[in-house]
Amino acid sequence: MSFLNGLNDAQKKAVGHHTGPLLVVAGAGSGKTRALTHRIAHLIAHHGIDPSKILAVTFTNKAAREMKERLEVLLAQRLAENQFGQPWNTLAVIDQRQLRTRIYGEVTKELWIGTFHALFARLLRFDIDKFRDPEGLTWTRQFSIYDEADAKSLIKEIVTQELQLDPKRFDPKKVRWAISNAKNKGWMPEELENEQEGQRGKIISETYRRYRRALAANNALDFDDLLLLPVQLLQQNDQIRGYWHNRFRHVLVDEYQDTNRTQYELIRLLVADGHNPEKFDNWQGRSVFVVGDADQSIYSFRAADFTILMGFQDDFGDKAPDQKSSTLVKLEENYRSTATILEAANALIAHNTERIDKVLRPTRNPGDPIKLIRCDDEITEAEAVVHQIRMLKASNEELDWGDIAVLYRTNAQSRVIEESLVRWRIPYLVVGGLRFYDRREIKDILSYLRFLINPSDTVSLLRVINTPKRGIGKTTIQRLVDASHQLGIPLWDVVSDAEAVRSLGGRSAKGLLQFCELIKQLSLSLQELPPSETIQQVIEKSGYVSELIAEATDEAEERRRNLQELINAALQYQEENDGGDLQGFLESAALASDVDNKDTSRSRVTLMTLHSSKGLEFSIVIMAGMEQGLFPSYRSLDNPASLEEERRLCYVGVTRAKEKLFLFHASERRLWGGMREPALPSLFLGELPDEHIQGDIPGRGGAALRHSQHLNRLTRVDREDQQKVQLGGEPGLASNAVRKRNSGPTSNKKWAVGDKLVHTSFGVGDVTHTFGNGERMSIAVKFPGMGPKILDPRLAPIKPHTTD
DNA sequence: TCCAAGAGACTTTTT
DNA sequence: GTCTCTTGGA
Repeated sequence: MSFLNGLNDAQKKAVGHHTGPLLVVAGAGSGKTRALTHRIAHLIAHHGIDPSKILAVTFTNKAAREMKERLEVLLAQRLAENQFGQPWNTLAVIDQRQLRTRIYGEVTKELWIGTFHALFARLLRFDIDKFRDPEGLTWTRQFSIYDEADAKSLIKEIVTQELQLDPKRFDPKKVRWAISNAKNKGWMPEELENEQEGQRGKIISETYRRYRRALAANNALDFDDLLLLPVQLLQQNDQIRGYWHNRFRHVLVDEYQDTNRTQYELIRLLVADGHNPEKFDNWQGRSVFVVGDADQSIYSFRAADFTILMGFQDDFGDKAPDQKSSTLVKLEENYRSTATILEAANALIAHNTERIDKVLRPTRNPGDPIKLIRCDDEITEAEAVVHQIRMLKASNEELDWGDIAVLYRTNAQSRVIEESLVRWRIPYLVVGGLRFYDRREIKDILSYLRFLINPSDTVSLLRVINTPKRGIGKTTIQRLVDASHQLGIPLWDVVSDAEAVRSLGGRSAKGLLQFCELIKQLSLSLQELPPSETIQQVIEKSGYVSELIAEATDEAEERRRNLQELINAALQYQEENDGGDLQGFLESAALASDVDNKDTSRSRVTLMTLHSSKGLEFSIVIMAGMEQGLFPSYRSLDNPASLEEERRLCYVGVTRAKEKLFLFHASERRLWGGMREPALPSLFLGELPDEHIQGDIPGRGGAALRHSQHLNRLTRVDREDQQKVQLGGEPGLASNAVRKRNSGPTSNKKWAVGDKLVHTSFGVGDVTHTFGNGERMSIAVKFPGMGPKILDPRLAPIKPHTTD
């Protein structure tokens, strides 16, 4: 059996690739996951590569798990034929299991497959003690991984407590963002200071400096450090770099368009041993294989840079023209979507300027047209979405709830849709939003565990010292913290010193001693027990469950269930990672996304953001909230590059659909709490080809919208002809009619970027962006003190602002 | 030291 | 509408 069977020519070239660099430009639904898995199987089975020499980077942990699973099946099937001389599915179950176990032990267990963060966290567990920090900071292998909330609270403390700054002027969130961005670019505080002019830059870089020290004092790393520290380590230590360079002979990266500079640097260091990739030519027994699609790059907000993908040929490749290049393969045949959906996606993405030359060819029948549905507001939209789902289900018995996905731009949009689904008793699953591991009770218990492993972790210690309540109050804690600062020792050293506690603890001394006793007891059993039992112990001995039981509310009951779920997660982890310890479990918890835990086995409608949907596919896709300012997001409106990213996001959404696609938008939407505001149809709707769209649009806007969108694409001369035909009358009459329609409550002035206007309720504002033209023109206006508003100049109560 | 009530921010997207 | 943080009173 060959892993090249049943593949098209391009896929064969990708899978059969042995040594050297290869860029696989893989459009949506072109079978890239298949190419990746088959290639790994081919490397192992055909080229005899030792699995421990392969490093494969996936975009989510779930993708990593699935890839391992598929690989196991592929290799077990092959083994079945070689060893038993018969196909896999004719083997007895016991023989199947035996083969799977053997493959697991010999292959899957040895492979390094995972996200950048998971893989390099693992590398740091080996080598972090050899890292030499420019400032002399140190970490040990027991380091904690801090999530966004931990990072933010550390930064907040530095800004407000240490530096005594006004959090209004130095919003911890923005400062956090600036620091994260610097780390993603590989900058240290000095470099950030050079980059940012003036006082503000000085303060932010000083916060960065102190934040780094605070992390080191806690023996903790944030997400960005998991990539930045390995880069610095591999740069500074030739020996360690040499080791990993020799170890990973075959490097594969999926979703290469969403790598950032730091991640690219990691790949470069590992593959080219720190040399300039253009000059690197020792490809003997070595390869780098990256897969991506610039049109699906949707993570620039976390510093992803798709020009890295576009630069691969210059970095590693032979720089030959596409057709002649031996280092480039394009997978351009789409096996997923109907021709209609695909042509719509192609037409949409053609509006972007920054692209790699690529087409996506349909292999399937046209299928149904795309349906466009307009609703009055977000509540009717939710009802209409659910109505559509019920109709689909009623007309097709085969259809499973799990075949349907509702996609939206922001997590907040799920709420109304959930309410409608509940009303109609349709089973559903929301992916994203609050992560399981971010729930309060889960974070509490995880903090206990983190602290048990890493006693320097003061952030975790502070979280649990009085959770559940032990009568240790703010004042006491402040006294202990001050003492630890003065003595320059970790907080735990103060807390665990009975003398210190008796003199500082006051009324809380009893609670403190009790807490110390608890921690000492728990750390004793830490070594002997598997993770799941340690968790059980923490939950019980800390008094956490008893407090929940005493509370006796539905909410407390829910929290108890979640804690049980945490134990189950640990059990599952132990099962999947034989020999996995608590440290490993905490790591997987810190790096897990919500998608990773999505249980696909049950039949439920999936609700998630467009971002989360990347890499997935559904028979039926419903996209809700297709409105200016929501999707595309108002933050992208005055920036052409961001707008292109939103368009790519839309492209991702459209290409998730296999059979049917529905697009919903509302005329009014309540964003939060306050008033409903008028909403305009998304710019992207007008960019889809008319012939593939069926507009089932009630009321105003319906036919007129489709018609005017069509008009928008015609030249001026054509437009006049078109009007003649449409209105069937004299040209003069036609333009009269049009003029009449255009004269709304305000003037039909042509607005341009930079114009000033007055709005009856918002006051004076500046036009920052315009969309469309003619009848469908809409404008984005920035009013002082509020976010940009999207207005329809024909309806909004506005007039030009004159300064005299 | 703890709790309830009220204020205020928040909505882009996530490893 | 919902979550988090602050504040004042017991």
